[in-house]
Amino acid sequence: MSKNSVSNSVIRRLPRYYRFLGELEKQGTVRISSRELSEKMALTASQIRQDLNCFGGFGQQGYGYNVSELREKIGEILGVHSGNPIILIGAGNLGRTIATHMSFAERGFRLIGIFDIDPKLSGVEIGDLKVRNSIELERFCIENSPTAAVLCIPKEAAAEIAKRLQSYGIKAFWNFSHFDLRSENSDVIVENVHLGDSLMTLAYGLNSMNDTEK
Amino acid sequence: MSKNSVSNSVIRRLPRYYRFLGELEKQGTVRISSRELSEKMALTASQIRQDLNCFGGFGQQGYGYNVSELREKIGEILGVHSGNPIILIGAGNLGRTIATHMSFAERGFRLIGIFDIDPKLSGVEIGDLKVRNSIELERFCIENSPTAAVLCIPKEAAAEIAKRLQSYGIKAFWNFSHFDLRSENSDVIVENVHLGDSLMTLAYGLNSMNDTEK
DNA sequence: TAGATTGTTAATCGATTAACAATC
DNA sequence: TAGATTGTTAATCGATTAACAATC
Repeated sequence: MSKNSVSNSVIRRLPRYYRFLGELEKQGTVRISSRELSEKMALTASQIRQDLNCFGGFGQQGYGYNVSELREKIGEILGVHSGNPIILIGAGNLGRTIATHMSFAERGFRLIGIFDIDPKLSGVEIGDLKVRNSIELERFCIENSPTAAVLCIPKEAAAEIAKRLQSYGIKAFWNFSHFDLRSENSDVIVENVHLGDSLMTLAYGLNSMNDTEK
Repeated sequence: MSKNSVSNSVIRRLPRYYRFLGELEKQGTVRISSRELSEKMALTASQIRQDLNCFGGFGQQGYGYNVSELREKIGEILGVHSGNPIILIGAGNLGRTIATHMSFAERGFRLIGIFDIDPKLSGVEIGDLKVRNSIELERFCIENSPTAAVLCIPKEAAAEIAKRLQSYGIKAFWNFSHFDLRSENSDVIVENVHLGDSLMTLAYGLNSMNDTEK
């Protein structure tokens, strides 16, 4: 039944729409036209209408879109209320920050476990969870059936743990390790976050700006 | 003189090439053809050749590319050795993690200052830097001329601090705040990192996978 | 030289933008 | 009804892929 056909470019814009609509709603804006929204978001009205029409007609001719209704619909599409159980591997600096900083519950997930291979970290509290030792992973997965995992581990460990987690039923990876995780099977999805790449892109921009100046 | 014409899609792939070439070099691979590299990176050989040729002919017909030479060249293009002075605003959880975790020096930057509005954080050591109070920002910028800033602050503060920093000469922003910073003038560049958006994209993928299954 | 693989041009594909008829 | 703005089709633009002549 599903809209398998919606392009990735469109999907990746949905969270941004969701954010802007949230802001508008908070400010008390009731309705908005694609043109007005396009100005706020620095894109074209055409694109907004095209994007939204991938999922159905959310607007009304002559009126525009109802802000909170549209936000709700996009939230529905993204599945922000679906509460998929997710676990986090690697309770280092980055792992702890992600665990406490990311509002999983507002974004379609429920963080139910944090794991680390270092026994010294076992029992340490992060938010309302206690770090468990990675040895417990298999049993925990059998008992709690998480479907997603955040990887905050060194790149050397990524490939192996991803494979292991797949055998425990994990279907989605949010990968912060410095390694390009690839979804071999189509029943596993990967979102690689490469902060370093983002930073280097910024360096390029800054340097080429300087070059042009001269 | 500069290659202003190189498309953003190409630029965003450069750090990934750089990473893969680094791995290859580490493994002792001396030469690689676009076809071999394309298999490792899961893209087409055509694309690799097209991408690289935006910057000049780095290969040799009948041979391929010299791994470490190519890596060096791409590093040059990205400016990984350019050491642009950068400051970080917001020494909370996320700020501390970014400061310690990002290897700025390998990616074209030199982290020279960390700031927070909370006076209680002043003097706290992060890596080899001490947190300063945001009051000192202007003087610090005059004395040290940073050209870039990392924003690890709440979204409410982002617009204002970005404006202020621009008046102190900051040209590039790496923005982690939950706010879409926009570069009004073309002499300022922005790299918005929206981890929340990335996570929601993953939720969409996971949910639509479940939908299709049934 | 023969084989391999680049650099580069041409063809295809997909995504964005423009236009406009439908309709609230 | 008249004005506004969507939903949707068609046109344009850009990015990716294919093909092949140049050349190491």
